[in-house]
Amino acid sequence: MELGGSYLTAKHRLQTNSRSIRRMSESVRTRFAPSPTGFLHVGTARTALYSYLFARRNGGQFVLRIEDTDTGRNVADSAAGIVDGLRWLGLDWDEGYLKGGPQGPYVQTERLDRYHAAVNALVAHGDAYLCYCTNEELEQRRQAAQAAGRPPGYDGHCRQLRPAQVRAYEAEGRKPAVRFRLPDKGETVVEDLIRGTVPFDNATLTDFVILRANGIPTYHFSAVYDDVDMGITHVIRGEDLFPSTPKHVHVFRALGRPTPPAFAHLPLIVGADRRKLSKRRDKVSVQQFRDEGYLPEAMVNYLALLGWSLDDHTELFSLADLERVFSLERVSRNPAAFDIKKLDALNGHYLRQLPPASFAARAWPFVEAAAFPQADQDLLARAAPLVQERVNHLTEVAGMVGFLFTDQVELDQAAAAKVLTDDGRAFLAEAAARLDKTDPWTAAGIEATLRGLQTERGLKPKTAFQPVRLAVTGRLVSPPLFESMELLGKPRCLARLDRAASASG
RNA sequence: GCCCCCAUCGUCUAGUGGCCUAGGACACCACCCUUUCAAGGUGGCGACGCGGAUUCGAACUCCGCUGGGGGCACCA
Repeated sequence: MELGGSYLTAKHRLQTNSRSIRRMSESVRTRFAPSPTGFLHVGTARTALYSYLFARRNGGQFVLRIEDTDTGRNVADSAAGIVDGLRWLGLDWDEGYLKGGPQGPYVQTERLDRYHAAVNALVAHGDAYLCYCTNEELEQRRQAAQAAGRPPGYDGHCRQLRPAQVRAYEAEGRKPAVRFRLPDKGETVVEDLIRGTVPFDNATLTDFVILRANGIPTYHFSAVYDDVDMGITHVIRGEDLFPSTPKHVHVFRALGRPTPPAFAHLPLIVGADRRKLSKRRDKVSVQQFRDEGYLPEAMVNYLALLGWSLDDHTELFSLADLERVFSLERVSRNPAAFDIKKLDALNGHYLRQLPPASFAARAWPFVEAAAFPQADQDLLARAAPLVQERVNHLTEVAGMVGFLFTDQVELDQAAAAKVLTDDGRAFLAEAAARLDKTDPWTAAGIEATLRGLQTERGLKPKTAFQPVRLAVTGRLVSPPLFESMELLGKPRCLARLDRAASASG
């Protein structure tokens, strides 16, 4: 069978252009198809978010499929990390892994029979052929081609093997892989919702393996097969897959789907160095952000803005907001640098916006982890309004409220040297005496007492209050002083004032 | 080496021929508020990579250059 020539004539292109219009009436189905790496990568998470949002926005379904065909790299139960991250972000899927559905199973290594049947059919039709080349031979020829200035792709060595050669290879004990046959001439047009129409010269495309010698398909086959089988209408994925798309277009056609799904290739997320996010250089795990005190609300909002915008001024979006306004048309085409400062600002915003009780509940695990002797959830709840607007991460809370949960407060030495002068200690002693008579023990009462003393002594507020702050909290930077003292309680405050007042300078 | 994508403040972006002396956000700086630190408020710094072409008029269209990124596996 002759496969040369252009697959897409002008007439075909017209048809594909009208495709997007027809699709509007079909039910949208998107999928998120990660390989199980043990954790959810932020770039992958954004892809999941956009796929989820597009499905929701269009009243469609969102499918979760696990692509574990790289068996050497799979770690036991590593899909759990992906699921964990998705759930934390609030991205629920309609069918797929762990949920089942009509097109299951949704784990690729559990679908091997289907792939084998499909590959056999492709071979029978001449769309694919057995390849007996070994890795060594392939590598050798690749290098030779490179050296000679030719493209490094497959050279078509096994395209037309004679029966005698096949028998000889089999006699050697070689196990064949299966390669997909690509046309040598013409062009393949990729229609992309974000990048537009991009023609690829078929001469630059080379036959690729779809079924390994070990019987497991490669990504380029299983992903396409499953997208057909699962009725995926929109393939939303990272731009790194864009160069593979013309190959996929041919597989779609060979599998009986002449018009492939709509493609949307998202710009890559890069690090501060402008390069693809790297596990080594960058913080890339969504779970790591969670563990470092980021809110899923902030993460979702930030990821949504990394490569997409609604207009020239709206920046704050809840997941529910996004489900109503997201569109692929407004996705940017240039790579976006991950800016932790902006994430921090967003996180601070969402932290401040939380009802105090909810803030306390979310902060509690972090405070608990700090293992204070007198950690107290109720006290944390009362302190919440004081610390809420002062932190950008939940991890900062413990350091800020620690003085409430232990009586072993250590005074910052440098600060003590600066502030606990003779005058400072004298002020503390007198403050303790007057505070002893302050009743009721409220922030207002405490403030009245201390301001009275400060005015009497003719001191500047800062000069008077910083020693008190240090005595009570151990630091020069703390939540508001009077409110903190109210929360701490009179006996503990007085003990701390006395101790600092009598501390040897 | 070959193929593809991209190009507005440091960063994320708005902008689809005149509404642009280019808007917003983060960051940064200053001031205000203030018991510290924050938060908040006000103001400031700060960009259309370069060269051609089209046009009465280009950030916006076309070409070239430069720069950046991605891909070329029996990885995904």
